[in-house]
Amino acid sequence: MPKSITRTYSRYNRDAVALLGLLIREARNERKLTAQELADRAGISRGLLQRIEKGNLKCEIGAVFEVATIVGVKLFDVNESAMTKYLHQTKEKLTLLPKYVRKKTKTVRDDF
Amino acid sequence: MPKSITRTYSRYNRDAVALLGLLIREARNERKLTAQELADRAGISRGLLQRIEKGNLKCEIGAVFEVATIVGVKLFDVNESAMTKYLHQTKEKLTLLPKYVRKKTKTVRDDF
DNA sequence: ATTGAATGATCCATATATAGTCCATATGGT
DNA sequence: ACCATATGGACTATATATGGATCATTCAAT
Repeated sequence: MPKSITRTYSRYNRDAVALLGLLIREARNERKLTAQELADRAGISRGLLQRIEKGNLKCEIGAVFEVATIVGVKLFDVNESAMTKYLHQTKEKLTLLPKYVRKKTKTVRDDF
Repeated sequence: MPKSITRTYSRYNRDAVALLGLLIREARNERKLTAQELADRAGISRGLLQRIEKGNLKCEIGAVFEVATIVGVKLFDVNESAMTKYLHQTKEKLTLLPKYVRKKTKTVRDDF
């Protein structure tokens, strides 16, 4: 990040991540886990868990997903095997499609 | 991150993020956007978009969600207003619940 | 009411994610 | 086949997210 960047996020995504954080918080309480306990299980610090539960948009997606999974918050509504299967399907599908996006609007031949 | 950390991620989450990346890639191709164009629209670098499309788990969640939204990949199956509404509902619900998780198993009185 | 634990908030040091650049390769259109 | 360009990987510098510690506050159980 050479040049100091201030990102803008859409309201939808701010809400989405905030909601995800709240759902995690709710699920953690339901399961009677302290912040420290959940953080330990997820292999992250309590501070990071705090930021996740607050809906901080700059947390790494892997950490957020791990925490969510541990407390049972479903991200996509698919189980593990279905997820893997869907992943492979999508991967295969992509190999069949064009790999590059071509923008060069074909040069109009007006050289006559 | 003082102490060098090597995180472990569940297979489910690795697959989930990988899938998300592929879906983004697919949607980008469908919309005939080059990586640079999409990166510009999302306010991120092309390199970061590459990592996102590859399913890198250490990308910030805000950037991933922004890109997904731009190309039309739905994270949750709710529209904007429903999302905001749901967010508020969950927020309210949380205020009614206990705020701390108590672990101290009540000390058994055996002092007789 | 008391009290101990859980949480919120701040600060610092450092590991690292990111932006930006360059170059090599692959690819689709001609 | 040719060619213009999109993509994939490096690499570097720097902004910053994170871990860890500390302190204040708030709550729940007694």
